[in-house]
Amino acid sequence: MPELPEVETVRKTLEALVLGKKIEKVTIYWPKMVKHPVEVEQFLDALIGQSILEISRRGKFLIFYTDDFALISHLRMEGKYGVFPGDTPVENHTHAIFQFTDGTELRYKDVRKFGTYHLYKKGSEWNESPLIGLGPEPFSEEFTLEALKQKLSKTSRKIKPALLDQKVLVGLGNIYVDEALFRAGIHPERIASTLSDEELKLLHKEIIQTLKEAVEKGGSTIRSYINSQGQIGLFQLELNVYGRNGEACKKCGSEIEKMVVGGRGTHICPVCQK
DNA sequence: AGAGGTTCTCGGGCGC
DNA sequence: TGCGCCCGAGAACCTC
Repeated sequence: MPELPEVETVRKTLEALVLGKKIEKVTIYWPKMVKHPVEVEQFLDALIGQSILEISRRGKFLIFYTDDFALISHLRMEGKYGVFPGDTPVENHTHAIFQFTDGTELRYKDVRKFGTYHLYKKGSEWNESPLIGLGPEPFSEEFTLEALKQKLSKTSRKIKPALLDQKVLVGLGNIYVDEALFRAGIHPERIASTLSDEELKLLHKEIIQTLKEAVEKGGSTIRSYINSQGQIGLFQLELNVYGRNGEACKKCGSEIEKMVVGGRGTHICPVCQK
């Protein structure tokens, strides 16, 4: 489900529900999702007695800060969080439960089991996988036109897979990369290093603008995304190309086409994007 | 039946 | 030749 706007919405809605709560017990039903520490037992034990002090975000990663630890959570394709009274029946595909001392539980549900957890001592998380080496946040001062230009100028990749690389910048996924490229009028198969200064400038602007608008709308609900308070997003109503194959381009009326680029379903207006 | 919002790993190809 | 980098393909999993 999650690209930057969805993860940011989850962060906000979740923080409102669990901030200050103290963990009494943790249960993991799918041990493979815990990538660090290697021993799941250590993961479970470390979190007992810890209170949730802050929920932060880096790219598509959620970071739960407790008294002593940083718990890094990635939702991958379909991960979802919910907070429930402890006596509520556990839904299918629930892979992690964090029981709080107030009797409520934070539950992680993920049909495809792709989501991951990494737990580190607070402060060391930035020097370790998966946070180490990530590119700039799109809303930060580090994400300058120059920074983007520098990353794209020396690669032979197509622009779409390059923008999906979280080392170039964080937060773009399949929906918003298609949308940003449409808004910038750039074909996803263009070789990244061949973009003109003018195209780069527009692309840089549209990446930020598209993500910003999507955050304001609470993300996009395509099929399964809901935030941690059970609400859907609204940005799907604003999409220009993603999921609109066969429909008319909102700008020129041509038929939106679907193709495969870098192994990902890709939506373009063949007239507006060159 | 195959695609799906993600990202990691692996191996081939290329250049030094 | 060997090494390192870059890139693309495939895999992880389940549902409709």
